[in-house]
Amino acid sequence: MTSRRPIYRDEAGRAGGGPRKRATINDIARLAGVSKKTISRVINDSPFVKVETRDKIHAIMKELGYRPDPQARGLAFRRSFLIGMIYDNPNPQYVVNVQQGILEAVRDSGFELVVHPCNRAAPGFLDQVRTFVEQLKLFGVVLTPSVSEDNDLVAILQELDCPYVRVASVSLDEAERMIVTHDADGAAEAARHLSTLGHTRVAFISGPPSFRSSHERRRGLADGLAEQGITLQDRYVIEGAYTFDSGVACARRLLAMDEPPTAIFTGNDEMAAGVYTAARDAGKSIPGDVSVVGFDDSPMAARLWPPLTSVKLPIRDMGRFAAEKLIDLAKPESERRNRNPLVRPGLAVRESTAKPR
Amino acid sequence: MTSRRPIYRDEAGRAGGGPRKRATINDIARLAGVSKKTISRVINDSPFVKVETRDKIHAIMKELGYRPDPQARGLAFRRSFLIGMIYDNPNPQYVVNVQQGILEAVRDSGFELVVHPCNRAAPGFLDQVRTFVEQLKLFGVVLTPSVSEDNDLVAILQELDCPYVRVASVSLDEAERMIVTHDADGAAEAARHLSTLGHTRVAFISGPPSFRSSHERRRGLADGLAEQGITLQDRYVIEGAYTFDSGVACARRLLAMDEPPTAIFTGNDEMAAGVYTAARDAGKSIPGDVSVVGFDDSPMAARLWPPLTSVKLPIRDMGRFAAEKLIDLAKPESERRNRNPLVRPGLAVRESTAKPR
DNA sequence: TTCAGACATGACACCGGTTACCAAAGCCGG
DNA sequence: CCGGCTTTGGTAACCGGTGTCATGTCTGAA
Repeated sequence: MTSRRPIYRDEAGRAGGGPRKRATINDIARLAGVSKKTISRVINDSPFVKVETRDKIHAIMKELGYRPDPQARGLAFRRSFLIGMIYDNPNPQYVVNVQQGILEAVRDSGFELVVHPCNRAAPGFLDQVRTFVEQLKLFGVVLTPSVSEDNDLVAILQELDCPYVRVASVSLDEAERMIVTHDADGAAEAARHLSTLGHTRVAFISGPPSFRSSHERRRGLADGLAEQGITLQDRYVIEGAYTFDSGVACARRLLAMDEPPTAIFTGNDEMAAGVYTAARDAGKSIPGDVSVVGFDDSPMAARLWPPLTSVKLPIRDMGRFAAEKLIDLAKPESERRNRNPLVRPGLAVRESTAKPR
Repeated sequence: MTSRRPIYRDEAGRAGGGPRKRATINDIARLAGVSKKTISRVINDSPFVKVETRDKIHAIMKELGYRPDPQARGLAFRRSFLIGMIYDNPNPQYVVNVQQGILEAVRDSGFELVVHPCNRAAPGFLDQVRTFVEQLKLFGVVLTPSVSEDNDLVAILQELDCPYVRVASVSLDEAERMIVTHDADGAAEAARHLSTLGHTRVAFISGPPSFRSSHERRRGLADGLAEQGITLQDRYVIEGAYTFDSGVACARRLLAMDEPPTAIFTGNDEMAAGVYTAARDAGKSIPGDVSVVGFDDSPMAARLWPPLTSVKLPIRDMGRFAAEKLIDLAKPESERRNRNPLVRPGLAVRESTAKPR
């Protein structure tokens, strides 16, 4: 529980003992014949430094391979140069992709990424996150579903004065602080694809209701079908849990109906894989007897047989956008780029969908 | 390229501005009526503090919710409390699992995890890693394949005096600094499984030779077969690239042979999925015409049809062991636990393997 | 010519811990 | 009762940067 660690040495003798010494701000100051403060100004791009002075200092810094110590800087700033990623998403593909996106944005910016998985259901969850953010004096955090949907968590971040960007399926905050994935649009596209093929009896296996995305994906599907005059019938909507097993169970129920759906749209690919298994067990062929559409376009989608049609979210881009926004939030209001990048879901059409027969 | 960032404020006005002030070591010292130094001793578990003093200080610290600032501590220690994970593994499942393992070990220890993916083939790769480690003054790093096999990188870590633990398929360093995954043992188990079923014409689709694991897995397969008097024939060994497409291509060649193998062992599950596709295209059934064994036991393995028999590595445990070793390395030699945990691969037997016909 | 104001730079304290070094207190045997 | 060793606590300097505020210089306008 505590952060103490027995690395004790005291009057014993040095442990660790750094490697060869690196240049410090004092060395640079001495060599340049100016004060530390001026070096500090150069480091921070202050406009109040004569061009010649700045150039000279830059030259010296370059020659010595000087880089300011983030720890010392952070101590004085009361802020570290670390960006946190807080997540509780069980999908590793998702997690890694967001991480990659963040790291892309962060590259060569002097920031680094600290990852913090957590369990929203665990007791003390909020305290843990608070400690994490507070101890590290994080520069900012990126939140992904479903923690990004937790308003208590957001309240803590605000209280701690820690900038954050939320990645979520729908806007939950000022646009400044959101990367919206527009899950509903993706689901609507799936709906259009299915209705174009001629499906009218379309089913939906949702994720757990605690995920906002479950509702968004359902809404998108319903809206997309409604555009074509088709109604998403309640009897065809079943609640899954974003797991393979729940996909199997839900699909079994759907396929056993008197008037089974001709197409099943699932909240994610895992559950779609479950549908495959249930269909096989029931002796139904895909897409002959039933078309299937997943969500995520995970690598697995293309490995299944038949390859799975799936809604694709540009997750990596979202991670990048989120980190870019975060870095932007640190700038004075006037200098912000404040662009709101367009995140559009797409549909990877493969062989799990066909005309109903 | 530089780590400067234009967060300039200087004579302008505070940016950021920390939230409500937290207690510092000075506050604790004042309240306890002792000097900073004594508090510092308590923080670092120095034996030279009277028990009552220590207890009293602990009580005060607890009441105020005091936690020493890692940044300040790190500045004085010339070491941060951050552990780095350096990797270039393309398999997200693997990456996330190792991360989870590390985080498990690190929980409540006061350390945090900074992730650093990289590209071993990129120019300046070594310099980037050096900068990363040096700037963050990392407490230590965990290396996973294939960067863990890079001796130049290890040399840099030694030069920087940065503790490291290597996760690899075979021992490459002092045991102190290795978590060995024994890939060969896993492959041997697959070999035993296949030979027990009666296969004698067994093929191997390897990963790229730049991965040590490619060789280990092949060696294990050959050894395991040899135990049963079976020879792994060179004509049945093909070099893939750990990708789905390479799996398809290699399997095509194998299946088109005059005397095709009755079983195919692949270096990972991705390539096994490729074998499924090639088999389907060639009109061959699994496991009827050809048995398939993968490596990794990724979630996909159980979703394929038929479910894939695959070698399973306890990746998460390995991550945990690695981090535990790392933290152990920081202790004075005498106090090290120095256990060498047993990492044993297993075989998840599913329906992609059967007797040859 | 003088002076306000913009620009450029420096002195110094401080961020929150650590170490080096010293001093005082407690305990022992002689 | 004293000297010397072991504990325990204090002081000052330092880690490598920052903020605050003062100061010096240069301009252009009055």
